[in-house]
Amino acid sequence: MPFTYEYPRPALTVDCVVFGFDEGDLKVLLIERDLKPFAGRWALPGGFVNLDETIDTAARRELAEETGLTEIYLEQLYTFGTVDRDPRERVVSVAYYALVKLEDHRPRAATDARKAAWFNVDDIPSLAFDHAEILDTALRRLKGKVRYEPIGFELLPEKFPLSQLQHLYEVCLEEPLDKRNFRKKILGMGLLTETDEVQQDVAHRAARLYRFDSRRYQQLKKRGFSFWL
Amino acid sequence: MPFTYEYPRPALTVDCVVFGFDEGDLKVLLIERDLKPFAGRWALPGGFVNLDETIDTAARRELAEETGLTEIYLEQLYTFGTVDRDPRERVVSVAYYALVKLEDHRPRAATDARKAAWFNVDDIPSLAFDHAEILDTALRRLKGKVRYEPIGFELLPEKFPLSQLQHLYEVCLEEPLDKRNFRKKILGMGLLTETDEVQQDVAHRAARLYRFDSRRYQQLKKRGFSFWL
DNA sequence: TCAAAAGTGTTAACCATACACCCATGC
DNA sequence: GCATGGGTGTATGGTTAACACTTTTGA
Repeated sequence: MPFTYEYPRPALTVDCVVFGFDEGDLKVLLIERDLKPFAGRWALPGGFVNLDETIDTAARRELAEETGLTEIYLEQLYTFGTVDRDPRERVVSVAYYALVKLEDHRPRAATDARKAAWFNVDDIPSLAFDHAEILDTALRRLKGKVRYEPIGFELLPEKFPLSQLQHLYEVCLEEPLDKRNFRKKILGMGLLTETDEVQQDVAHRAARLYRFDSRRYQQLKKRGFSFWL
Repeated sequence: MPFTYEYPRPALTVDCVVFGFDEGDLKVLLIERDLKPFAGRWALPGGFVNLDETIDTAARRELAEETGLTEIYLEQLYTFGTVDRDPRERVVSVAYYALVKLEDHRPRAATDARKAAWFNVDDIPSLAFDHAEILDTALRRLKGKVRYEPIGFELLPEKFPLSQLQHLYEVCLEEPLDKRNFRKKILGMGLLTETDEVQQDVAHRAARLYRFDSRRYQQLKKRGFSFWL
């Protein structure tokens, strides 16, 4: 069932950089390739774009197929199109990055048909294709964007202690933050609502859990508020 | 000379949003289509990506071919891939935005083979395809990015008075700026070098001209400086 | 001499930073 | 009772925002 065109066309794929946050470490979900080029190497989940789906849809579909992840934060990152990024033929890839609440998705990764695993972002194996460059671009984007958009919450569970949020920001901003100043600033924005729950099973005083109020963020944004950390 | 593939492939194009700044107005360069879909409508310059060129190269080539512009600031914007953005068939387009010093390129536009013209960004005609959406995305990106990267200078001539720079920022930030505070801040960064020239042919006191020192910016950036306005 | 824009400093409010101790809990 | 992190306030310095008049030049 061949398809013929008057001019040659590059193949079009999507690749996804899936970030998670766990115990103070930023992690990325990788998949071990079983097919020909770079077989056995780790790679970003991804695949070909079908003609009857948008590229966003293709990214979500591939993620669901290869990692079981659905209903997650997903955003287009950049399109990679150097001539020989794929040794077989010309392939242009639209890269996405995704943020997942690791708590909800921990077991899935290792037990799937395709071998998938979480890697700490500063301990990444050699990757297939130009995926190291894609990952690098995604990391820079994430680290830049957490400052001015409240996307960090996508990496935390529904309810979280402030210290966890602070750790996340310390990793992203690559600098230690003062506990009191951090609390003042983040609580002062009025985007977090206190729950009546506290941490469970910790060997010290349990911290109060908070929830991000995205309704409220939308309201404030309309009124000219801008998130900044 | 047909090309055949096992699976169907979308066509891949680039489209460019070219910004210029003139007499206090932000402008965009558009081209009148002569070919079939949307013939006679205004559109962004762009075209198909060849197999032997990167997408960046394709964008520069199309710009040169259709508008004569070369050696300009060009950056990838976003990739647009909804299923029926082109009525003929599936076409995915990687959009770029470009910043040009309008002074240098004024005459070219109207005299070329293809009809090209500069339009004020808030007086844009009905555009072909989804080019209105692309333009909108580019505008948001530009307005966001001028705050934290010194790209505004790409829109001004080599030597410019501070008032012109201020007008540019007023348009991009969509708010009036205080003249004294603006000068203090921008001069305080140490990125502008005073020339010994002044405006010519103005019907009032001529303003001193400044030049952006991008060498110095690169140095400062390495030392942790970050541009902010 | 008038019009039009250039150029120039000070003050007050606000915001960001630095900093240290007591508290609650589980072991 | 001790180790571990949770939780809290103040003082200071720096940054930003508001604000008006004089100067230069060409018409």
